[in-house]
Amino acid sequence: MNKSPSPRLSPAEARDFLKEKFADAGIKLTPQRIEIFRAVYGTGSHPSAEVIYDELKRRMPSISLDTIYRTLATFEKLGLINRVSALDRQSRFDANIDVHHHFICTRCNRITDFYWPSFDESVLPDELSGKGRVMSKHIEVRGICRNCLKKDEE
Amino acid sequence: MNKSPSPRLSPAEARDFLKEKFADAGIKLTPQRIEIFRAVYGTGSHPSAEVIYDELKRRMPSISLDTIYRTLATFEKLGLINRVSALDRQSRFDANIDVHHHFICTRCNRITDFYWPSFDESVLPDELSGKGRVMSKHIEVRGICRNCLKKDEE
DNA sequence: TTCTTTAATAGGAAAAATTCTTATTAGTAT
DNA sequence: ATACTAATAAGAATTTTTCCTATTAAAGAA
Repeated sequence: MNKSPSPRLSPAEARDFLKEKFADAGIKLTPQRIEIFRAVYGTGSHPSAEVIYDELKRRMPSISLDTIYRTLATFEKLGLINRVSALDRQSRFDANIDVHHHFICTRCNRITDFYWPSFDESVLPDELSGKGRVMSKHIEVRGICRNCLKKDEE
Repeated sequence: MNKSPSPRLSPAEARDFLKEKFADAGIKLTPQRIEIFRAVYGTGSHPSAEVIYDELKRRMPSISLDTIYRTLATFEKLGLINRVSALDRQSRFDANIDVHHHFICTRCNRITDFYWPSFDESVLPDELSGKGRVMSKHIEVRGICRNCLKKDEE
């Protein structure tokens, strides 16, 4: 039931993928947008704007942090990525659009995906119908990741 | 299966409740801490530091925002409250220590609790054992709350 | 291809949220 | 009542995100 993370896209692949989405949405296909999309999509990680900025600065030295924030907001509006609730201060972004859930390490804040189809099919308690219109349900498992546990042993 | 929210504590009740906890932890019982605890506990809401600040300023005009932040962090460390992952920029705090889950309105960011004991008993997928040590599992339902839906109708 | 239009960008300033620093205050144990 | 030390208030500093504006460049038209 595990899914392997989608591979990172080449610039050409990313361009092709975004081209029609952007044409439909009536917005421009810029090199910045292509690179930002590549940085989130198919990395298996859930990067913050700053992490993306630091990565892209190497390839596009003049890119600005504001562009990262604006572009991520644009992607979010188009449904290409989701904003992830995190415990640290920075917002994190997720290009995994499949239904999935998160394991969050409370020590290092690393977020990893997991899948649970039988939960996805389950019906929420009645109580919820009184709360409003439900759009999605998502599990957040908190714990200490393997990496951090390993550090304890040393 | 619904639980009614615990009632707001009187200052005396809050003092009694905290007295031994603090003595055990070796920290001081101050009026600020009592009031901050009262502001989170038994409100059914999930207030941010600033909301608490605005409420308490009326009763304790000299209280500082920094004290709110420090105290909430102290409470968190003692396990009296939890920090809640939210979508807006501010951290939110939750004094409901019972196992429960959240409905989050993506429009107004209001968070309400719900309960789902049969989920609480379920066993997480095997996949998770490889990720590290699991401490808790929590469901986040996103949607539009009744209040915001009502506004649409007008 | 070149030109035109207008959205998108870079860069710096501003705002918002949180944490830090330090002098003063006040719980707690004696 | 006193002494010790942790906790507080106030403001400065940091961190994260958004805003403002002049410039650039993508996309469609000619």
